[in-house]
Amino acid sequence: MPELPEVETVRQGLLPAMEGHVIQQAVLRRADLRWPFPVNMEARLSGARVTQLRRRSKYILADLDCGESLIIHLGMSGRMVISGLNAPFVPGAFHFDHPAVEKHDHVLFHMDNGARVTFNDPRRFGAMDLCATAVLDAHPLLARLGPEPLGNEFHAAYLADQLAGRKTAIKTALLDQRIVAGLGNIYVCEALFRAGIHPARAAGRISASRIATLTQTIRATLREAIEAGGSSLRDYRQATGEMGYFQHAFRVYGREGAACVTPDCPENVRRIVQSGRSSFYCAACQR
DNA sequence: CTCAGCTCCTGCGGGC
DNA sequence: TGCCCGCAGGAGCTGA
Repeated sequence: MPELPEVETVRQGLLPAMEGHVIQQAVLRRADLRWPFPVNMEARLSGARVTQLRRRSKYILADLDCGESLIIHLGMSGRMVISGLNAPFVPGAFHFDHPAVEKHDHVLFHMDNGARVTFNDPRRFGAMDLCATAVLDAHPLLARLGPEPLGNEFHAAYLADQLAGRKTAIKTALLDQRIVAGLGNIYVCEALFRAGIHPARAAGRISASRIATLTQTIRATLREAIEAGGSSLRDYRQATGEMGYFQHAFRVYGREGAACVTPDCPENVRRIVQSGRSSFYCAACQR
């Protein structure tokens, strides 16, 4: 489900419920997601205060005052939903004022401000882990991530260096989290359309000036999507329950057969499959 | 090292 | 109505 803009939107939505607040009780309703939960996860989380809620790539990182950080990945279908924020907190009465626990609600965080944060993930491609904050950067899930696309380390010269000599399609290269972290299928398609680059073009055969344009379209697309609260496909919601609305701004993603949005362009949006994922593009506007 | 293909899992929508 | 198929916002693993 979520790419960088959706994860960032979820993080921002979770701030009032979690940052600075104590996890009164964490409840696991099954033993695993993609992998088994870390040992004693309920006990290690319960009573810990969230000092900071951060994001790295598509991961939400909750730094705890016990010296550990909770790593959360939403996979394809993961959601974090808040209920009961600012409701009176009654120890032992966590169910009060909250909706019934539903199928696929795998983890519950009962906060000291009365909020319940519910992690729901039908497909269970999501993951959670605990790691000492001091060595978080070395965690296997985080250690090999490339730079943040909205950060200073991501720029034209960096991207050109990473793509140089690569025969793989630019679409596939941009989905490689080691090159740039946080992009997914939607925003790669959208950024390539804006840059006028065909998704199947060999990554190593793009001119420096077009790579410079690409870095800018990646950043602009992500910024606009965050501003719009992410994209709501199917039943994706923000942590607050609101819908994102960037899906209305898609120029190619999910628009197979529809007219290209470029004025006077006679082409329709096409779909091809690259390494198992759909790519949407305009054959006239993207070369 | 690179790269394509497979895999995990559930749900939904379309065609018959 | 039911069944089967393809598809879905991710990404680790395998084997060529």
